[in-house]
Amino acid sequence: MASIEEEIKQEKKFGTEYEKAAVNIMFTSSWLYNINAGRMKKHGITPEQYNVLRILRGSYPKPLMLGSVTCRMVDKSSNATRLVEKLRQKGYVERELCETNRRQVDIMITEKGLALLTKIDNEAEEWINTLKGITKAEAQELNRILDKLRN
Amino acid sequence: MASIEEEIKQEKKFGTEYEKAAVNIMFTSSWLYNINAGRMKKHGITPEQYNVLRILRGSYPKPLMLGSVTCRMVDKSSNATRLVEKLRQKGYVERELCETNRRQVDIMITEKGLALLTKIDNEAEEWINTLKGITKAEAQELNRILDKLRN
DNA sequence: CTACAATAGTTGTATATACAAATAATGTAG
DNA sequence: CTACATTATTTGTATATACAACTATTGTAG
Repeated sequence: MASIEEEIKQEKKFGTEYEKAAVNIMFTSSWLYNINAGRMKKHGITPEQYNVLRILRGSYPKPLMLGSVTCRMVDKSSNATRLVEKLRQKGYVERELCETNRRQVDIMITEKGLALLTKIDNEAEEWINTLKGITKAEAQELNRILDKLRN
Repeated sequence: MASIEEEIKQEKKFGTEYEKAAVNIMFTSSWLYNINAGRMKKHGITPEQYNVLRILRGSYPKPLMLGSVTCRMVDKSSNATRLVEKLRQKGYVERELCETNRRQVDIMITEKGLALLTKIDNEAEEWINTLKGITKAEAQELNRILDKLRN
């Protein structure tokens, strides 16, 4: 029986499922972030700083300018200047003014930074296991749907 | 369609589908958050403050103690004391020391707060459309997989 | 060449998160 | 009743986000 009341009710239910998904993504993100933060904390860095180090390892031994670091970050509006400064103080990255274009600053991960990443990666087993509550096929489906959601 | 690899300009492939999913969830969460923040900003509040107002509307006209607000929040470690204080200064909530238990503080949304939520809800069409890049079935599947991931 | 726009990065301010310590009121064991 | 634990909230400090304003350098139109 497809009464208009049911149609509207169903329409409302559609909306609910979508809003539920939005909240679910943000809630799960916060959950993942906190697990990750715990992993990093032992080593005195934050997930944001870890993200920057991963980006720099990706281009190693070529340095990256600050702007390139920013546009590769998960949270783009984060302030790369200050994150990089924190990492520099700990000796994990080096900053160098670019000679051909004095506006830009080249950033490169140090040996110490690479060693830290290796250490964290070697401890990643528990983290991977956390994610294995779903099957590989489900992970793929999840990636497909999230990519589609963002258009 | 911008895949997660393209969004963060990742040169090297993700280690596993699982790690890709974790980054994808966090990236999509940040994307959703920013859209939401734009919606709220016109009204001078943040998504976190909006979340608190929604929680308080849920129990209206019964007040909630601060601890109950905290445990209903998406980000539990956020500081309800300070968020509520911001909302109080804008006249959207009222604080009252509980007479039977002087340790606890009862919070209630005001008429002005309820009016603000109504206004924001009436503008939600664009937000809902943003989410409708996926089908209802995909939204359901997304919710199922995310719930399973968190066990 | 000069004026102006564009680019690259830095800094300031408000907000929020993460976590620990402090305060204050209440409950409870001896 | 006193000492101590528990509960409820507040406060302090470090980090990060959001966004705008600012400095400095480079590119370019006239």
